[in-house]
Amino acid sequence: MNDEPELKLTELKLTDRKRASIVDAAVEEFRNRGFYASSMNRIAELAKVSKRTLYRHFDSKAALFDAIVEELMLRVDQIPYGEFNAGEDLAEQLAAVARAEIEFLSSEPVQALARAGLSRVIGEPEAARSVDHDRFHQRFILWLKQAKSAGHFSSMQDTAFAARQFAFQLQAFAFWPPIVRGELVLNARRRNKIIKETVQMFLARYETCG
Amino acid sequence: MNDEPELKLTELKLTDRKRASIVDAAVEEFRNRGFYASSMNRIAELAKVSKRTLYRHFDSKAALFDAIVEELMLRVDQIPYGEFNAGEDLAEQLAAVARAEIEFLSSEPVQALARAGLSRVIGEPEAARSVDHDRFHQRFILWLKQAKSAGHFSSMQDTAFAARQFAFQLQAFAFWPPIVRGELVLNARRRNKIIKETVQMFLARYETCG
DNA sequence: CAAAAAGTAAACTCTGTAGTATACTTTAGC
DNA sequence: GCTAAAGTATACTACAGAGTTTACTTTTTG
Repeated sequence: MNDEPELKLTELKLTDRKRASIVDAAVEEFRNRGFYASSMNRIAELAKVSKRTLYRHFDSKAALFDAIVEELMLRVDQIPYGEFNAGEDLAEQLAAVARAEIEFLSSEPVQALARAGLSRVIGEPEAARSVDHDRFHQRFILWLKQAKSAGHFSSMQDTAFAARQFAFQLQAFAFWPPIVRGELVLNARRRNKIIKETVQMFLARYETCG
Repeated sequence: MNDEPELKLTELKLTDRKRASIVDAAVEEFRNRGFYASSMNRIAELAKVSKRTLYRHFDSKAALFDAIVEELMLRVDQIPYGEFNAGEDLAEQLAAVARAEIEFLSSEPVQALARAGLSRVIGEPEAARSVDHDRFHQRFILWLKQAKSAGHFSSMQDTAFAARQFAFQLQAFAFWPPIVRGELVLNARRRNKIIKETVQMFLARYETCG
């Protein structure tokens, strides 16, 4: 047994609460203004934390940014992703994959990250290297290969290319528009249409027709 | 007859040459650093122009930016685009449309505009209103409607959606990668593959299969 | 409970940048 | 050729933002 408080699971130490508060504020600020136009003063204020504390937790604006990128990446890795299942309907499974990807792409953390990251990458192309933006993609390639082993997609030559076609299609509909335009949320109806159409087109190309 | 020099067509007045020089330098700077990280000092230096002159031509950084957006828009409008032709092979025509779109998306002015514009839009969402980013798209919807009238794409219900599927696919391959990552130029080989595959997928969905 | 670690507010340094002012030279056009 | 417009260099103002420092308080921990 330990002596930690039992009821309040969120009873963290002051320093941890402060850190979390800073991260929240920074995500907000970076998301709204991008990297360059964001201000450490404003982040401290927003986080209700003194500047000294802010700098005790994070050495610099860039370090804060990188820490947040890392943090959000961890969340990304926790998104579940099904294995290929030979018994289940192919279209059904593809739709599930598409749903997971859309969920991911339009989630708050990914959108925030993308806005902030984009603004930085434009000014510092070398900062793009730290971003591994197809961890998700890799899993889909694997999925496709499993499906191929099970006898599907016989006309598919270049699996990596096909994976990109599928993922890019979803990105184009669910990811970029909210970033470029303001804040149109993707309602369920529209989301379902995108999933259905993307799956249908993919199957038409690689399964239905030769 | 006029008395203008005959050989040097570029024999403009000093002030015009200076203005052009400023615009060139600013396009370069905005393209490389985005709006916020760009500096008027650096632009003046790059243009080999004194700061005083820079400010005589453009009242402010924002004004300079807007003038350049306008300038690049003009160049964008000059990019040609074919009509639908019932006599010609459909796949051939679609490929031509795709080629034109890719040419467009990866052209210098569009890329420069996109990088600069994006960086500003992220910090000031209200600035997005000035950007009309589917002038090209509209022309493709028209093209598709003409093709439908000629008996093609009978299974196509939502023309605007289909147009987006096609255009987005090309954007995903030819437009976003150079912006997000550094400067991978699209070689002819790869470009042709993208065109071929995009057309093939589109036809599989809307023409070949029901 | 005492020491160490982490918190606070507020003032400060330093740097970079938008934009202006000064004093002078060059170019264009009547 | 002379005037007005536009060019130049350089130095300036004003301000904002990244970090730092000071002097002090609160929280954590052995």
